Amino acid sequence: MQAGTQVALRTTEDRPVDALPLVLVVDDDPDIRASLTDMFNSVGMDTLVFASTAELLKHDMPDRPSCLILDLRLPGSSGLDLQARLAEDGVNIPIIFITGYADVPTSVRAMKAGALDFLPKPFREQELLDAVAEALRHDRQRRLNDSERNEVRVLAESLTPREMDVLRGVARGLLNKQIAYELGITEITVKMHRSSAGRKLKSVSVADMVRKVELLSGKSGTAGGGAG
Amino acid sequence: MQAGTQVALRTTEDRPVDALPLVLVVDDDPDIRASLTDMFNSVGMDTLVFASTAELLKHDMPDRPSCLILDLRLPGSSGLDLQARLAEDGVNIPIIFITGYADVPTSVRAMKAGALDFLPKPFREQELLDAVAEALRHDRQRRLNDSERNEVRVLAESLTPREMDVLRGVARGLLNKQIAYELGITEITVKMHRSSAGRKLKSVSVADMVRKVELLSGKSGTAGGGAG
DNA sequence: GTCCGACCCATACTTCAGTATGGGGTCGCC
DNA sequence: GGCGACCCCATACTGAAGTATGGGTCGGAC
Repeated sequence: MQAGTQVALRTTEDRPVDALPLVLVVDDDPDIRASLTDMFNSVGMDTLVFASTAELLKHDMPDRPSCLILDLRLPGSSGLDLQARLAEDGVNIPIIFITGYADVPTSVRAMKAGALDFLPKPFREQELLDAVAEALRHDRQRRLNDSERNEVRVLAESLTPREMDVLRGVARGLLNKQIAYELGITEITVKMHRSSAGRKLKSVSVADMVRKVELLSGKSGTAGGGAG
Repeated sequence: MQAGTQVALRTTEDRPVDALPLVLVVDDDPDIRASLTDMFNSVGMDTLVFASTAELLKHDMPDRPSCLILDLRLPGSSGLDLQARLAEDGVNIPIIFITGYADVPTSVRAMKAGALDFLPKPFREQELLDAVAEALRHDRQRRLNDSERNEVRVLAESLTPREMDVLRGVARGLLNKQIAYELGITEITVKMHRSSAGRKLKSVSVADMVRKVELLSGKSGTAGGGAG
């Protein structure tokens, strides 16, 4: 809780309390922007509207639970383009498409590219609200996972290369002796690196180290043979 | 490799070699069934066709890389019904919908329910072949993950309840001493269960145990705090 | 009743992990 | 040239893990 000096409702620049959800809207129709803003505000959600994809891209992605409502047809680059662009940039915000010109191949393409929902206009308010609720649920979960991984990543940045070498050995279930042999150093030195790495990662137990190393290295998680 | 006495090409009952992919087709149109069969056979894939969902459900799910091509409109229960039914039963075979009566909400619904693709008829052969190739790629990966988890599950079946208790403690990074306290037994007994469990799971290292226990218990994987 | 498996405990010993203390070297930077 | 980082090694010790050997209770299967 770092509640600062300002009330954080409907502000966009500083970093508000985490729980307040934000809905981003990109639509070229001013009426829709206005009505969606009203609708989401009326249910206690923060909103941020844009008339084009370029406008949204100028903005920083919000650091709180959020989702993106995206019109398919837009001046300049389309909604699908934006979806692709965001994916490239590693932005994982959940996307709900809305469009008046819907056809099956396009909707399928959007869904395959990871969209969470695809609503042809006109739709009932409740449909969109449901979709948004679902999207926010997703985003909250995603942010949880991300923050966990990021915490570890931050801790891991202070590791020296050698400490990382040793950690990988530990995660593979090797004995200090074996790690020492592989690295061409003595067991003592391995212990040194290992305990130092453990301190930096704030892990006391081997179980912890294993999990953290796995989070770092892409979490594939081969539970392969007995390492004996 | 339990290659039986029969050649396993286009047979359906016994369990053929793993690499040969199988395409299941459910469509009420005999012409389509025939042409799809020809098409897939011509590219070296095994095919199995059904005229209705009920027919397919009478069949055992194949134990090899496969995917399901599903007509949306079908006599009796629809393709979406079958999709839901399979999901309920825990059958994860990738599904590609094909249909002549496509509309956006239906396609979106199918995709949200996990379909891999959705092709309105008529489609080009190559489109379907591409989709199938992608689906088989998915299925191979899925089968790999599943088999890994299943191996562990099989090993874990021979564990006694107490051994499982101890293992959970180990995976949480607790000391034998702490596990003993939690279970109300002595450290010696914990060591006994632990080594016995390790033998049954064929894991020599703690790292291995952690991973295997995680595979067993739904793989959420909270790398939480230093465990005291 | 007997056997077996799951559970429990103990003593004794080996190996491994973890820490402390003290020493060495190279490199790059101010 | 000193300072700090990263790297390397040694001896000595504590505590945890792992193994072996021996023993015990209980309940269900044969």
